[in-house]
Amino acid sequence: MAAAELFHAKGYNAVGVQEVCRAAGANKGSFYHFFDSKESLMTAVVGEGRRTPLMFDPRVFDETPALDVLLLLYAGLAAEVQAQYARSGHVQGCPIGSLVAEVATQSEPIREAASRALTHMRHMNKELVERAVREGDLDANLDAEAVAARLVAYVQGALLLSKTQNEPGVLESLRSGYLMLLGLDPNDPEAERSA
Amino acid sequence: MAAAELFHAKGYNAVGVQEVCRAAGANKGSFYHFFDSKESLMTAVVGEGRRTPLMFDPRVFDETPALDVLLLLYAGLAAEVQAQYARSGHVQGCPIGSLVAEVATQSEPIREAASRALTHMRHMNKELVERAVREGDLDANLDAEAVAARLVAYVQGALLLSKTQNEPGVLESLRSGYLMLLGLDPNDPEAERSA
DNA sequence: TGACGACTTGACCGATCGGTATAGAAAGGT
DNA sequence: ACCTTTCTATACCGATCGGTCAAGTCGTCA
Repeated sequence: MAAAELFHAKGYNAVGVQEVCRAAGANKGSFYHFFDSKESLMTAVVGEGRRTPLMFDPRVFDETPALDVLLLLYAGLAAEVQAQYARSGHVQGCPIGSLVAEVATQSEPIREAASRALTHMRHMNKELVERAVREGDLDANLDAEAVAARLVAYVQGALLLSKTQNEPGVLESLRSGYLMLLGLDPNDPEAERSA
Repeated sequence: MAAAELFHAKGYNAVGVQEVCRAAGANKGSFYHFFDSKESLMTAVVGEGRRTPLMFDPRVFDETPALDVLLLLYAGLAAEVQAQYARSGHVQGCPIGSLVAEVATQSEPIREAASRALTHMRHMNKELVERAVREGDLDANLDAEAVAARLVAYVQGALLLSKTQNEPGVLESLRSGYLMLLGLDPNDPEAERSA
């Protein structure tokens, strides 16, 4: 949906229903035939987004060592930020993070949808951490649930900082913290498998 | 200024100049005598905020071991989130983080003001880390600059997660990650000095 | 006293907001 | 052929948006 990009680029309140319709080549009347309100569109967009969080072929996802997947996910985000910046001149950050920061206190349905999306991310991270432990790449007495939550927080914060400074390189310079939260030594070659 | 609380509670685009004026007991005409635009008000508010980031008496700030200050800062944020929630039923997150997520791509002046504020936080953290190293409480071969940046990112992320789930307890459950980024073992009694 | 600048007031501007109403165009079933 | 249902098109609603304006109040200094 074209709406997703608009909301991501400009924010929820800064984009009007009219503008969304024009971008989608439709009319306002049609829009309100399919959606109850602007809010329900936004909720749908946030829910839909769960399709594209993994930027990989699911097959390589399963065949690749879990620690590598975790590192690739971070690298993929860093690359995505670079792409945003190259395309628009602005680091736009995480679509979910940015939107929830804006509307969490304003719309419960949207907040809940965003919360579910981030919980989904946490679960995915948790499974990856557990698998990485099983594969012997991470310390065995890590609390996978806690690590996963820390990673999500850290990544969201890194994206927000990058957006704040409008400098796409921030994620690279914060990568070492991501490794620390995984219980790895940032100066250790073990972490260099996909730098 | 009353405007700060309104913007923090509802966001930039969701609050009109009218509403700000009414809350401040003024008229719109008067407002535009003091500010060029809504944007310049917001920029001023963000700049002003630098006065209240340290929630302590500056004297105890200097007399307390730096590591304790770092831990107290985190605890203070956690308490602030609890207070927000108790007051309004919503976790509102960081005023700067929330606003910059909303308007970074929409207003350069506001984005720059927010960026300066977060840079200020980073500098403060850096000095605290350096002092804590000097006081022997942190590992001596930490890169203070890098640690400071990681802490800011992590804290912003933790605040955003708490806001997303609208659960004030999230900061407490993420405290261990803050310790890890300081190079401490979360299960070590050393960290319990101000738990 | 009179004049001047600082500040307040409330009406007003065009534009846009989210949302609705209504009439008509396709599309499909029978 | 006919009717119903789905979808489109556009004009329109009251409200509010950010911002302006002319008129007026007020304290200050000469």
